[in-house]
Amino acid sequence: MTATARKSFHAIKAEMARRIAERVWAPGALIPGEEVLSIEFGCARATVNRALQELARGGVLVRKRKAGTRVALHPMREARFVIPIVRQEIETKGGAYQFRLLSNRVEKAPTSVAQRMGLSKGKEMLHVQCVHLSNGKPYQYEDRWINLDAVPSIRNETFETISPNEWLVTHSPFSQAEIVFHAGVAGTHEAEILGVAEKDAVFIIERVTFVPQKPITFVRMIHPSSHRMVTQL
Amino acid sequence: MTATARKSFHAIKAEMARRIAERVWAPGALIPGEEVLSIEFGCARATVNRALQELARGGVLVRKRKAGTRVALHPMREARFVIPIVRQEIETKGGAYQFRLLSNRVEKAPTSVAQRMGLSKGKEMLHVQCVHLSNGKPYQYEDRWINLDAVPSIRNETFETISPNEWLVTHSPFSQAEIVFHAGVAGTHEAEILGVAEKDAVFIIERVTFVPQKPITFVRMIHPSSHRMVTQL
DNA sequence: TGACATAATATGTATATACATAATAACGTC
DNA sequence: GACGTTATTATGTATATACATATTATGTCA
Repeated sequence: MTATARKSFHAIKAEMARRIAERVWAPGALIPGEEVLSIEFGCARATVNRALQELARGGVLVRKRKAGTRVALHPMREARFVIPIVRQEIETKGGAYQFRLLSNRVEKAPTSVAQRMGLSKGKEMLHVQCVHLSNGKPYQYEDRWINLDAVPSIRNETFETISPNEWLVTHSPFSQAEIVFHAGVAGTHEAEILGVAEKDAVFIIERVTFVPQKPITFVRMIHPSSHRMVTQL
Repeated sequence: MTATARKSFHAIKAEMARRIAERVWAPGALIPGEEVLSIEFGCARATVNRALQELARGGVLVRKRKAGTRVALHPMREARFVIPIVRQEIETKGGAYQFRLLSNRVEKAPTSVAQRMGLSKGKEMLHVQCVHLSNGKPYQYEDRWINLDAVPSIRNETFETISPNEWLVTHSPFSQAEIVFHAGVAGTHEAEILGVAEKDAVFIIERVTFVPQKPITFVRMIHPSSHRMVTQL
């Protein structure tokens, strides 16, 4: 068919994706230029361009000026996942959200934390710990260090009605982040807070957020081993 | 300034991103229409449209016809990570790559696997197990089930020179995937293969890949707890 | 008042055209 | 033949225009 009643860039994109998937256009192969494709599909070059650009963004095509467009050699695909707000994450899953503040005070940052944030070792930072609950059961233990130079106004926040997570999301935007996922074992402290056995496996997410040149916060989020992080492509 | 020597959609996008970040346009607020913005920025509506669409794709704006464009209420940001080929992942980190095939035979799929792939319970599938090594040390234990209906030609592959991971990447494209990350504890079998203590924490990635309506493969990739998955935003 | 048709409107997309830019290919010089 | 300059070319972007589509707002009639 391709008897395009309406030739949209969506249809064109889909058709090209099909050709790539079915190896009509083999990995590494140079595909026809925009001009040629626009004639083939009976549409404007701009339309083909949009379809090609979107496919390139998705990583299945590699485009270079003058050199042309080719099918990505290593279809190393990209997946996306959202950086959620814990409360939303819990509520989306149908749980009733609560959080409990465990501690909130200014302390000298330990080396490991200061280093991760690119700050000097003994720096005074706000150290906040809390646990997020879903239906009364511990869901995530949040251990957070906040750079007071970046968000001085947080000093007066008691976190009685709002969690540090949400406070920062609504008061302090960030433009860069580094996120690390890994597995670990629960220490005595974490086990107690999360209500799991000591030495149980835990799922750990660590995140440092920045605005250019200025670290805002480092957070370590620890989930019981039952936690699943799911994403679709 | 905004004394746009050249008013590109990049510049406009950046300026709008700034306004959102600095709360000039507050979360949830309705921002001016494309027409108005195009006048303000002194460019065509199409240019504004492109900038707005990209921001909307990134999740910081929410657009609805007739209703207009508003700043996302919950700036739930998206991060991306690549779905790597193990060999590349290891080599990028500077390790010498090897893999060892542990088993390769047709078996009846257990319920848990069949279910995940949306196939009937006792189905015959190719079950391949192997371990990927970095500098001789176990890096990932790969336990994979392959739907022979989707890739019949894999039946004759011995996997002596190429790992199932790479074979599939180069021979069988997929268009959809579901990926799950979680932490677990090493059973006797896994502990032995990965060279870690039994009950140690492990980082597990499970992935099911599809082409529309047809599952291709289900793979469970198990890493020692020293593994870190890193991504930047 | 409520149901339903209709108008108004912001975004979504397609098109032709023009020019910008990056990278290769061709060319000429030494 | 090595090297730098120029021409060529495919993609990248901007623009004006036109029409499509989804959704809200409005108005009409029972």
